[in-house]
Amino acid sequence: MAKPRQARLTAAEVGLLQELDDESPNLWPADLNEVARKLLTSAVRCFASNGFHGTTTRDIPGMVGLSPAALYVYFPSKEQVLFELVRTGHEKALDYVRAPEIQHLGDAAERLRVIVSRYTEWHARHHVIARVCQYDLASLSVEHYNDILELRHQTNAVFRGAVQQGVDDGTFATVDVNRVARAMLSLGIDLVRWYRRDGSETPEQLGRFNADLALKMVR
Amino acid sequence: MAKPRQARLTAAEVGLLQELDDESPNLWPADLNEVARKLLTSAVRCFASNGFHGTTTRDIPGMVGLSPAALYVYFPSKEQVLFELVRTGHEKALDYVRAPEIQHLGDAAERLRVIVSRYTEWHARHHVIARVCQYDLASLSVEHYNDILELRHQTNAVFRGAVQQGVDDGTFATVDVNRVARAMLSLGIDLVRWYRRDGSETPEQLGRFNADLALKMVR
DNA sequence: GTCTATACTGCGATAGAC
DNA sequence: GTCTATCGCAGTATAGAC
Repeated sequence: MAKPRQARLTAAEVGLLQELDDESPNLWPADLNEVARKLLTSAVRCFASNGFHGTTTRDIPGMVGLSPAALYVYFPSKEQVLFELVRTGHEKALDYVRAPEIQHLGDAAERLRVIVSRYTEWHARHHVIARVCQYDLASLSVEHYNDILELRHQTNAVFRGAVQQGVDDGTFATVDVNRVARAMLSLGIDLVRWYRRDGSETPEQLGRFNADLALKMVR
Repeated sequence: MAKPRQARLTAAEVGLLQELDDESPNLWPADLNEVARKLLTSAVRCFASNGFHGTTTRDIPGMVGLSPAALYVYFPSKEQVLFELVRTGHEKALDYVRAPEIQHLGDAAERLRVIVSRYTEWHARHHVIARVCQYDLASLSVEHYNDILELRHQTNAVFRGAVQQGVDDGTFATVDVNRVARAMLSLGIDLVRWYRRDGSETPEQLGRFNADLALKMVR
């Protein structure tokens, strides 16, 4: 006999329910109804704690005091909820590392520093939704998964471009651009596995630390 | 209407079914029955492709031509199958980074290099089981999860010890030992997210690359 | 737009024949 | 030790009242 609903609050993820930052509700598209945005925020908590398959369509509306049927007023399926979440997360992170003020930075080292620190900060500050973005991709439909892949390619291109610029203008050593960019992305992404808000590190501190490491990688 | 059983072969993970290396069947404890070991190998594929909650107790025996009931001859529950997998993966990886021949390396840089490259190689070579070890921890029972945490702490200690040694004897700069060790672990762990055997990189090449990065981090 | 009730399906696990 | 059959329940999604 298995434990009943053991996954509802696992040892690994119990803390994540308290982890959602206050900004997260403001991430969602402005054209969405307020209740729809509350449901998305609830879904982030559920998916981050128990995964897509470990979350039921009762859990998501239940956490905001609504009945199971309420979910289907705003979303056609559980998968569509996941897609909305994952798409928003990827778009916001991408926007944050290719903001206009970064494009104009001529100094390669400074540009790389800003990109790496911003990417790291975003993943720390929004680590609950970022966790869903990294861990639950496999539950998307084929079409939705391909949409997300495209956003990820664009993010990768930002990193590769920043490294390439420094190699080209002689600021950096002649490193393996793809592999080095991949390592920098790994430092940001893997943070969603272990980061907690009650730890001793702020997103800004982590951003500076990872940016320092990134610059050491290209020297 | 949702797609029926969409998760059985997702866009993201479809390739993982072909990815299991030939060595993996030899990872399992020798005291296990041959059929039990086949079931574990099947479970690795299933969990890596669809996650623990996305895998049914019919999938696991089904992939080796057995009936649903056969699973319960060898394991008391699906969760116990996961635990057996995850425990074995963590133990083997830990053994590989604290092999006796590494303990005797007096040169801090050489010792760090071997630890980082071995950790990276292990995760590349066994990236399918390593993926389950990293992504499905939250589906373990509380007791089993704590057992795994202990193994992870020991692995972390190996990395921290190697960095600390070099800081103490002056080989390395006076870096933040915990954070730097964590970054090195991230480079190995995040590899399970993207590594595929048909890529252009061998586990050994990746091991050397990550070891080079690790040494740059402590200069 | 929200609810209660429920249709329908799939799941984890077990019984009992061979 | 393997099978077929099935129990009991949980899961996604919908119907229809209010």
